[in-house]
Amino acid sequence: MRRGSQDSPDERTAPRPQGADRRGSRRCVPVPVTTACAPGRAYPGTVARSNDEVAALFAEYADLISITGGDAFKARAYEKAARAIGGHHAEVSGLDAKGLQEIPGVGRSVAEKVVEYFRDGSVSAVEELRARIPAGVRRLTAVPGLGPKKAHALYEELGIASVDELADAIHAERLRDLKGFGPRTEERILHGIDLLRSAGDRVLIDVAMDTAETIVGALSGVTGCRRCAYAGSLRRVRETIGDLDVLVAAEDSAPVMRAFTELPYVTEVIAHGPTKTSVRTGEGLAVDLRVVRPESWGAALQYFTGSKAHNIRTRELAVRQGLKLSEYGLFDAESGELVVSRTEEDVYARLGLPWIPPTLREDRGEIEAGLRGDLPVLVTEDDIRGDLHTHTDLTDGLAPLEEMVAAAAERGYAYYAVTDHGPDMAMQRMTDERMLAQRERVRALDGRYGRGRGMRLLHGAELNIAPDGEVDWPAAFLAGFDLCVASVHSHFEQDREALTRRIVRACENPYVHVIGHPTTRVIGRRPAVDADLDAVFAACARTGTALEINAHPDRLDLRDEDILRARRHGVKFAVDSDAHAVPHLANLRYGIGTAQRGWLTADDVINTWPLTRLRRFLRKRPGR
DNA sequence: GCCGTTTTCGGCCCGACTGTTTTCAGTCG
Repeated sequence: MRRGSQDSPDERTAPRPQGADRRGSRRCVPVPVTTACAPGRAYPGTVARSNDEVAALFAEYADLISITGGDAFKARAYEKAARAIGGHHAEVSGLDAKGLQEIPGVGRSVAEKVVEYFRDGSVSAVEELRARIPAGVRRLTAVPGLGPKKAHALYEELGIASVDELADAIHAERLRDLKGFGPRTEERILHGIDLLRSAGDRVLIDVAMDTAETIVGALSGVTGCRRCAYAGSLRRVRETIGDLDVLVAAEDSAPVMRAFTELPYVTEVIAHGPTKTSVRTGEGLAVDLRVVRPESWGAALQYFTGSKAHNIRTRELAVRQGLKLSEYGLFDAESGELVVSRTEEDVYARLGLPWIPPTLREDRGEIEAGLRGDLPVLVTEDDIRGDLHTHTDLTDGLAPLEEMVAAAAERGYAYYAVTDHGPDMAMQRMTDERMLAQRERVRALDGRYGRGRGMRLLHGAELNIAPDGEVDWPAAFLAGFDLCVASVHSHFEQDREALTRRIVRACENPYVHVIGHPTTRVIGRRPAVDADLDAVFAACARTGTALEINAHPDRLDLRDEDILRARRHGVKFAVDSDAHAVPHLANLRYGIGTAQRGWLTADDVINTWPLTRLRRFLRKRPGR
């Protein structure tokens, strides 16, 4: 059995707790959290759960300990505590020190710091390290190839405290005399800086969604607010979000605008007028609020949802019919008289179109399909009957089997697969015995949860696809699983031919049913592997192997464009959470949005199928 | 700093790769 360089559970397997990147935040370009917070109020500038605030704080503390050369095990303990708190199902703000210490990985010292944080708004130990290390130094560790030691050396020796200063120093050849830095390192760092900068100022979708839902919730309660919704790229469920567009229908905009600028997490008001106000949150996310009259709601929502390309097409359609479409309504071009504007359905209908789901509005054929009357009936979260890729604390998950299963049952699933890592992920210490013992527990729990206690449990594994395409166990052992997901976790730099052969070979394994996170990209941090995806898609179609749409906001892998291509090969898909903790199960919504952007119907997605049909699919046999 | 005992301190997911420090530290997955 091969052993290769492995994907870190810190980073990969436990896709970090929402809001708690170990690099500091959930921006594509990580920025450290440096603000403190007054007692009894939300962490300024953020709208995260209290767990996420605390997780981000401890992740930062762990980084600062590493950078200052502190005890590595202490740093690891805080990283672990950050993950544990981020993935904990209950809000930590409501727990006392005793309750906190019941969370695995949280001891007396961490519990005291959590209490201190909610009492004083800051933690003195963290503040002391912040005072010693500028925020920019921590940000240096976000550059691939730069860890805490090198970042600290750069700061101590050359006073470098930001990514820009680092780039300048390299160009000025100031790193040349530094011990441990050679020309290859310089090259590597410059490349890493490019990667960081190319991600731009966009945030991951879950960060944007948390903020948007909080703002919509707050503004909906303001007197005179008739309707409130988010629009823009978030409504279209794009994988990253540049800024938020929030729309309100009201007769009088003043109270809503005032409430908006006074929201606790708004740190800067960029523009303030009667129809449009722009602000920035403490996370650096720009939010535009537009207030329109209630009768313009539909036209405004259509206009601000976009995309730009989709809007151009709809306006062209209007022009050809002697109409003019704007955010205020659909008007007669000659008389200027309003034709329709109240709902999106009205607007689309007058243009000769059915209502087009926002996830399709990218000018990728949706206008033509609408005109023909054959828009797809998109898969929705309600169609999902089960999750087929999840972890427990047997490997790198945070919650025990029983908790994950109970949480899945709460979601109303008809079936649920437990897929912990196989032994090739060496650090997981998986053995045949441990896996078989888990199977016994899964069998014992089967049918004891869910509606009418009818939720069925599938025992599976997430296998590692080795560089040669082999997986963790021989056929005889694999045959005992109900379902196997197989994923690439290492050797990302193989050439195109080798990578393609590797994944195709995994597809040809009769016991591999789903290819997990097929491109292994991590948004803003790691590019997709260089495989011939069309060859992979063809192999999936030929062998009856499903492609995963991994719903974790860091991954969203496959991407929408790839899904569109794969679909043409006749591939089936599995939309999975890859949950490593109870809260991660809810990430499925982002996978569904991505599937919709790939034009998928429920029939394309195997985990919408009844269990009997799913089981038929899983009876993939050699030579098929 | 946490945890689990070996009940009072020792071990803590592991291995590969890279560049440069010629013997290994740092970083990553």
